[in-house]
Amino acid sequence: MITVDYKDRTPIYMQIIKNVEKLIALGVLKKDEKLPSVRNLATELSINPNTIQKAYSQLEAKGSIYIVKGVGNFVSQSNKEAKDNYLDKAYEEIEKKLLDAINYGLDEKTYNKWEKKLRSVFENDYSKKCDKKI
Amino acid sequence: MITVDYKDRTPIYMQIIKNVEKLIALGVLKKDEKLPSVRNLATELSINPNTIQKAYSQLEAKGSIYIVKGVGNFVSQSNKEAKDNYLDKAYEEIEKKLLDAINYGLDEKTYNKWEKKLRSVFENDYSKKCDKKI
Amino acid sequence: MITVDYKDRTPIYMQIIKNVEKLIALGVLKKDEKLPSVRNLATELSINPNTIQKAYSQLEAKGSIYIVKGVGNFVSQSNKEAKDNYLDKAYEEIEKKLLDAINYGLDEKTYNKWEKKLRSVFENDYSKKCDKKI
Amino acid sequence: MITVDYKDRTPIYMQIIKNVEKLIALGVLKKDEKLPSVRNLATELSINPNTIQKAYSQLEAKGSIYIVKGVGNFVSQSNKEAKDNYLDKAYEEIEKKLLDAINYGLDEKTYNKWEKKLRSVFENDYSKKCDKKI
DNA sequence: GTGGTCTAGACCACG
DNA sequence: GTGGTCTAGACCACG
Repeated sequence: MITVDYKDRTPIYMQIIKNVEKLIALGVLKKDEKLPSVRNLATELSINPNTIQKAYSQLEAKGSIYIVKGVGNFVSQSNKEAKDNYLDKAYEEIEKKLLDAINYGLDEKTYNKWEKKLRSVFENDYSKKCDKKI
Repeated sequence: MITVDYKDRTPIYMQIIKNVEKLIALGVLKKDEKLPSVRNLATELSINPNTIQKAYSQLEAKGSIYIVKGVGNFVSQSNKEAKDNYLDKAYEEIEKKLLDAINYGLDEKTYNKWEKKLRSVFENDYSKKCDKKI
Repeated sequence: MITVDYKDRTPIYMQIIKNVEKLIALGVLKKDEKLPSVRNLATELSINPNTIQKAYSQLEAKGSIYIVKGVGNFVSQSNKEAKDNYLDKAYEEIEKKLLDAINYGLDEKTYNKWEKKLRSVFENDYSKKCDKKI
Repeated sequence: MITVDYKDRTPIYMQIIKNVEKLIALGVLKKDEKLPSVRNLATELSINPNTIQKAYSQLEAKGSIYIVKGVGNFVSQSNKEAKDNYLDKAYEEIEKKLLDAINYGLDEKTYNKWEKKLRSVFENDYSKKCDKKI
């Protein structure tokens, strides 16, 4: 379930953080469910335990998981909390990009085009998702 | 005109690249205009000349400027090219974020809200910009 | 009566020690009263018996309980002893925090404010306690 | 200036964190002043660089310092901010201890005694501090 | 078995 | 030279 991509330039511990957050948001990992242990995940991914440790302790600092020493690591957010959290952050980033683009001279005509394109991208991709579920 | 923010985590050479690209897109730096020399900019910003060198050579690789050895560094893009370039990239990033959000479970109702919010953000910010010009 | 909180970072055996000491200080557990057996408490709390064993043997080392092998664990302190003991320790900790704060630059004006705030906190909370008893 | 005590059971990285925070609160380290580099401090204290790294990155997460990659670590809080921060935290801890003591049966007579004792402790220790400064 | 801390040492990007 | 990431491997407390 948790994977790392060595070709990706983002640090391994960061990839693991994002991966776990995604699994929680998608409901694959549920509240109070146990995550793989530091050692198990380390051997499974052929990664040093310290790297997993770093990822897990940062996830704890962010409030996504809670750690019980000597017992294990557990999901602390509900699926919904994690999802809302992620989507809020995503929206903020998009808004920031938009403001930046306005600064660079984005005009009304171009913005209208963007809006249309994004709408059609959403509808295409979203309907595909829904089809899968049905 | 060109500034760097040490507290920003993005590398200084990257900040300079973005800064120059922005100045070109905004028309502050025009086609074939001379950029400050590596040495001058380095002393002006109290930065290692190697860092400026790195920024300029990557700008050349990207096609934003051309370097004439022993003479200087010059803008190679027109205002319009640079702007279109930037806006295309910005759109791509927004679309990528959107697709990512759909993956995380963005639903239609939320997307409609986003569209509205972005529209109002655009209109507010855009009108401010226009007022300034008049 | 005795409970443990897994999300609390303090070790479970320590939580049990504090819990027992509190019950003695409050007079819920009286002198020479029998404590739950290691096995019973372990199954009741779904905890490893070794953990309970550790807590009990440390309570014995502190003089709070006495252990009669093959018979059971018994409270050795009177309510008053345990209470005085606890309060002395609490005072020591507060004094230590105060000295530390002075080291960090606590001035007279701020200390006066603290004294007042603590007094009002005490009076509020204390009167609530008394009301309950009546 | 920064020291570690091996006999102390608190982790080394934590000791360093507290130490740095204290030096900032006391005004020994001023805003935007450079801290010793990871490597220098490591060799000076005969400690592994990773341990210093951990301390520094947690100090950054707390907002006490800011890190400029490839340049160094710098104080981000003013003396006053750090001091107020510390004193607020100290007061909270004292109040918590007090509420706890009330729960354990602290009565009015004993609290009056505590207040007096703390007052005299403060006055003794505080005047010593002031004498030193004069 | 589980997480937490630490050492020794390497390589990287940035300046 | 500076911080950031990572490996290999050790020892600890807790359960």
